[in-house]
Amino acid sequence: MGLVQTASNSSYRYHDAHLELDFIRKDASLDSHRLVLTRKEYELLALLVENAGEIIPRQILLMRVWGYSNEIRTRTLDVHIRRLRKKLGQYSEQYIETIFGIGYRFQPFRMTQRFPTGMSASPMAVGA
Amino acid sequence: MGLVQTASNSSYRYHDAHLELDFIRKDASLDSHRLVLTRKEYELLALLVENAGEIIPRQILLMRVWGYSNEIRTRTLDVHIRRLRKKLGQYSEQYIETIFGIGYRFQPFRMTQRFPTGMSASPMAVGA
DNA sequence: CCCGGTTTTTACAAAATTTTTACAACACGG
DNA sequence: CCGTGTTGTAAAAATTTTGTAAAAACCGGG
Repeated sequence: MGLVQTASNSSYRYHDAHLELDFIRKDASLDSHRLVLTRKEYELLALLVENAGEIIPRQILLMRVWGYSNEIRTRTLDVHIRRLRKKLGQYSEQYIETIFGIGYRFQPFRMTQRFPTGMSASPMAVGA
Repeated sequence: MGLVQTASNSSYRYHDAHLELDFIRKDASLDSHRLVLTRKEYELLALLVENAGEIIPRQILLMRVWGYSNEIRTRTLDVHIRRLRKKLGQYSEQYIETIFGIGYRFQPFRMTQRFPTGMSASPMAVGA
């Protein structure tokens, strides 16, 4: 339940209606079409997916994927998020949420759109 | 199923539409034309073929074929891959994939080209 | 020894990936 | 609204990894 598990209780793969990850083979597919991800892209996605539903602070992401200790100012995380989103195509908005001022959160796919009009609510939700 | 089996469950030979290996006789042929491979070339190809479909990290290849422990920097693996590819001729691209930042993967021949245009995506896909 | 074939190293070129930069757009408290 | 800080984005720069040719080193038989 803690934030960013230390790799134990996790199953070796994730899947929902569209996305599938195999944490052993270290690959992913979207609508059963293989996603070509670079190493960093995969690691970032995997970390988010392993903690689906939980907000992961930038600090933690930078620490776990890049080994950066705090106090490093970089935009590389944002750039990687962007590239991931691009590869997630039409689902990117649903999958990767930005939590302003904190970090990012992966959200499993949900069939039920809250508002069918497409004009979804702002992708944030949070508090420090 | 594990990566780089310890030589047990494997059958004594491999073959697909074009390539054939006999792990006992230790020879190979391409379109029923004998491939003349040096020892290292054969061992490298055999290791890849025995684990067809699986990514084999450079480290493992260097360990198993050369007996190199980690932390050895050498380009000899690349050179051998190149020579193997040359000998695999027109099929080399299909057979031996480069997994950027990780290693190589042998892929059994497939009749069905995913994209007839040839302009395939970059040959990578991966993780740590 | 010397030779022919094999293997490894060297030295760059090319390709792929990652990071930085620079600025636009957005969020939010006051 | 305004100001400040955060995130989005494209494009350039830097870094890392792989491809390749050619030279050097190695090795076993004659």
